[in-house]
Amino acid sequence: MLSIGELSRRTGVKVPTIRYYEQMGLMAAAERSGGNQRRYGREDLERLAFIRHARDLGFEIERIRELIALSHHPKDACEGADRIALAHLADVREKIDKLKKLEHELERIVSHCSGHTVEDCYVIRALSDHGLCDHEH
Amino acid sequence: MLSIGELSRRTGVKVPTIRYYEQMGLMAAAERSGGNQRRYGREDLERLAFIRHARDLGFEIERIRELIALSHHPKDACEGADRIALAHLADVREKIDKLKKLEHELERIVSHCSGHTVEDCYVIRALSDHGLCDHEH
DNA sequence: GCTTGAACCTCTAGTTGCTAGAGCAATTAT
DNA sequence: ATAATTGCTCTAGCAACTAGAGGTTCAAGC
Repeated sequence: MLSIGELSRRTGVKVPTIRYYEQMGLMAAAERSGGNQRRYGREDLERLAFIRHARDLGFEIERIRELIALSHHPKDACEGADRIALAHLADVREKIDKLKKLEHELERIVSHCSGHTVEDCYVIRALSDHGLCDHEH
Repeated sequence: MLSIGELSRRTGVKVPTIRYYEQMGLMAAAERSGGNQRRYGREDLERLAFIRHARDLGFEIERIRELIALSHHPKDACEGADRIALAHLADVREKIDKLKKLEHELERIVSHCSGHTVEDCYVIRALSDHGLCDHEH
């Protein structure tokens, strides 16, 4: 059995975060030692690795909860998991698009800044005057 | 003088958000009517538009506070504003890079999912087994 | 067996940028 | 004059943690 610190070291998930996941119901309530400390087995390790991996990929906790539920029904169709992953992918793409627009707008603003005082600083002026923008945002 | 609702309509910033900006010190504490309601002038309108614009571009409130402070010293060099904008641009680019890596990983996972049950669902398996990943994330 | 220090426990509050709601006062329109 | 709308303050909630206080347990060395 692993202590919470050991589990943390092996998964790269911080100790308070593990406790947080337990509180959120992502991790099952851990077994306890005589002195009320958490003890983890191999299954816990695997589940935490799963959670960590999914978080790294940007899945929300609620989605991870759903994915865990699905993984407990191996006979069910994997449509659910697929749908969750595709929705997330769409989400990621949307964020990329928005950030790229921001990137271009910022590039434009910064590259125009040739002044040496705030009076003719394009950064400040562009922010003050929406009319200097290319498009809505 | 404008009421907070009028100001909201003209800038597209919601009423509670305007009050929030005042609380955060981004907006100066507004003048009040006899009945203690906020009243705004042209300067307030301009400042709120500036804030809105900067938020739309993704600047943090703390950065906006700095930009406002800079804009009040028109004789100072605009280096500061430039630095803030460039740092933000770098930030945005970093986020884009990270999201693109996520995008590719998710695409790979989703496209491999040919199974019909969770047992051979690549989405679930990829999340369980880090070894199925291309690279760290 | 005792002591020390690290790791553990629970609980509360803070982070960011708002948003929602309760309960009441002021303003505006009819 | 009255009703509808808008305004006020204050508190709490969101997501996903992180930090700290104040106290307990564990493992190792002497």
